Amino acid sequence: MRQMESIMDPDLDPPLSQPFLDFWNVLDNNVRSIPKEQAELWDPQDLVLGLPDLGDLPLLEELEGAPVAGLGREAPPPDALPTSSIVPSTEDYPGAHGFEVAFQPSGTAKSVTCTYSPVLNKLFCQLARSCPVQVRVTQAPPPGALIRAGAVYKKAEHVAEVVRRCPHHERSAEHSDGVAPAQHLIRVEGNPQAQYCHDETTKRHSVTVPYTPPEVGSDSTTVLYNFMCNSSCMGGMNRRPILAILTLETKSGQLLGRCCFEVRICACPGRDRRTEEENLRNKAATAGGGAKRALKVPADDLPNPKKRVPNSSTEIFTLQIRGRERYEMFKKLNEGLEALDGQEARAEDPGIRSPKPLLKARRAKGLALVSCKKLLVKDESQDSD
Amino acid sequence: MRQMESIMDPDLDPPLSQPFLDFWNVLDNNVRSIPKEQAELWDPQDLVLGLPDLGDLPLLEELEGAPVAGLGREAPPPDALPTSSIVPSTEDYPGAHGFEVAFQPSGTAKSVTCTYSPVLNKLFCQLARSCPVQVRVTQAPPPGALIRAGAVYKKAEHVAEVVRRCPHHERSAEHSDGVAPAQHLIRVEGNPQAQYCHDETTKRHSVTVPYTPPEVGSDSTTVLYNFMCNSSCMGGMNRRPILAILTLETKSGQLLGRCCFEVRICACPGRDRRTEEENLRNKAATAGGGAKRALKVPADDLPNPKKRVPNSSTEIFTLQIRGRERYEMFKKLNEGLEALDGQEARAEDPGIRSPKPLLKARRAKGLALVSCKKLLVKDESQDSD
DNA sequence: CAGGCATGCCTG
DNA sequence: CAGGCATGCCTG
Ligand SMILES: [Zn+2]
Ligand SMILES: [Zn+2]
Repeated sequence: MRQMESIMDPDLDPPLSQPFLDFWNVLDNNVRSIPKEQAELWDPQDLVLGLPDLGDLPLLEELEGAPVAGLGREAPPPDALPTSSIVPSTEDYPGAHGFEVAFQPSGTAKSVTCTYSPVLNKLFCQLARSCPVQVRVTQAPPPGALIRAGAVYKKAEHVAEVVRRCPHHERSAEHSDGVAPAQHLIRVEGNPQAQYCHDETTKRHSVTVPYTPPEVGSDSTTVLYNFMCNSSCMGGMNRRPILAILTLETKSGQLLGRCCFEVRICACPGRDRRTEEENLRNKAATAGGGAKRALKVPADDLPNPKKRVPNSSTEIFTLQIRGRERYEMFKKLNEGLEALDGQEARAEDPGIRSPKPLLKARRAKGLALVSCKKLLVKDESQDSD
Repeated sequence: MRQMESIMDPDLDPPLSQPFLDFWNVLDNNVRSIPKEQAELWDPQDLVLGLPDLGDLPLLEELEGAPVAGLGREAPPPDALPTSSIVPSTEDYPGAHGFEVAFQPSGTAKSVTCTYSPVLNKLFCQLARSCPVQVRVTQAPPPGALIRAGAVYKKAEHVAEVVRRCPHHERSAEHSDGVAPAQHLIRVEGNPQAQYCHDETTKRHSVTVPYTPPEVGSDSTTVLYNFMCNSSCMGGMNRRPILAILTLETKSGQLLGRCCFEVRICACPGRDRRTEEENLRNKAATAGGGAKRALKVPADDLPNPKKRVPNSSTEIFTLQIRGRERYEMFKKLNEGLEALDGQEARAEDPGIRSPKPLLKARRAKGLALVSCKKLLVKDESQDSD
């Protein structure tokens, strides 16, 4: 905490706050770019035909689902899907232990309240619900290390504005936990050692917890975060996307690792994730392939069990006909043919038109790796303890 | 203003606040009921066939549209569409001058920002936009008379809650006029004599303006109101409908007339009015007629120029066909018939399929009278000036 | 300004 | 929980 206090003291030497400025600096974050492996997963060739064979796309069930010890909720298995992996270079960081750190939001595809999209590097969650983030290090950080979480607006027009709760939720007593300041968007759930920080200079909010090593038998530490407004909250985020920034830092405030992912807090994380991944696929198809129309392909790797690849002989098509008389004629013809269908079907096979079970596409694991940029850590302040 | 002060003083004689309690009492308001004349306008017989002949419904153009002197905006012509007419009985009200008073929200059908629906007795308007209300009396009220406006929640579950602005809009500087208290939903626009009141007991807000006689040549006085939140505002009205209550009272606070109408403050008053009137018609059709399905009939008395009474020989109908092959067959047949249509049309009359001008249905004026209940005025306090 | 989307919420 | 509505806002 000494680090936070020194930063909050405006009389102190400016260089001391450098690590904290690094925390908030998102100009070098690369969460927007999709690495090559990802782009290949979403090969537009799969999409341009309208009824793509999705057999080569990874199923979320394959990528996620192993329970995390001690949490009782689904989460990615160890080593799967590291969202980010930060390796401070030993040249830049004389105090480095030569370790790596990775942060992994672990909302599962099945969860209604919290689901993480690797393709989008984006967490979709509901207001005030638990969002587990796994922290994994290759070696123990120095004692007193902290995990810090904060948020910034993603769009350049809004980065300068502090992300805070909307006036309604700030005032409302509904979710007050007696500890977290009412203005803070991000809270830590169930950890009495959480410290809420308010930067005097930037006015930005963040919350820290001490780093603790994983439980025996686990290779990661989980921190539960809560986001206390919807992304749409009027007078607050007001539909502007945000990035969550997570860092591991020494007790004196030197950054050891840092990662960002986009967060959308909304009423229907599943629906919205599905929509956004669909949009991404369509964009990719339009940009890369050649089909100009916006495709509405079923996203079968997403948890919408209703979406089926249609059978072109039972699928329903819509014909528009001008004039009532003509319409009635067509209608009668169609009804006649339907009646014939019915006779034939009953005669041959009563199950002929029941929907076929959805094919479960299989493929070798294609891990959705999103790497973060190497940290630029100024060596101004040495750990003074 | 003396009356307001006495009400705000908790030490005063309780009976003095009786007129004010009457102001807020909505238990006896009858804005929900549609009078018989109205119900007949919406005869369900017109709707059950799916393509109703709407020729007997009044066009809004007939009911509204005459400009009000000095306001430069459309408004109902004098004597048309009095929303409410309050006639205090001389038995109940010894001080009565034997006059009547009527309040008439005059948002026109054409206005995007403010439109009043007589059938619904409901004003649809946009946040912070001008909502003219006409006040008409048959004789001059006593000097010092006030026009008061306040709001209550319409639903029984919420009537007890004070209607106020949401935290966001209350805090925002955007619409502050330097006079109206930031918490007040209802403001008076452009009248320096407006007084904002905050009842100490009920905590309810209201705003008054002195009654002024109509300009020469006019038979009504117009007050411009602004509503400073959307009905949907989170932490405020939160999608709960409200009633505006307007009264004319003596300077000592005795009620001379009172009326209510529902108000919806929203982004698209025209759209929402259309939707709600359509719902009402459907409900009427279902309840009265016999057709069980919810009808989506065009509301041709509403300001949607796109909606036309369809011509059944040029209207487009939709047929759903199972199976691609069959669909293609029907499609080809239909295209063939369309091609024949084209040949015939070009040979005979090039204008044959251009949309016909909308028939202007004519009917005798059926005034949408919504009467308010007779006032129950306690004669506790005489005008003390 | 109309069409359509975005996004919270209600209902079965 | 999915479908569908409600309702602000963006875009042409
Ligand atoms: Zn909020
Ligand atoms: Zn508001």
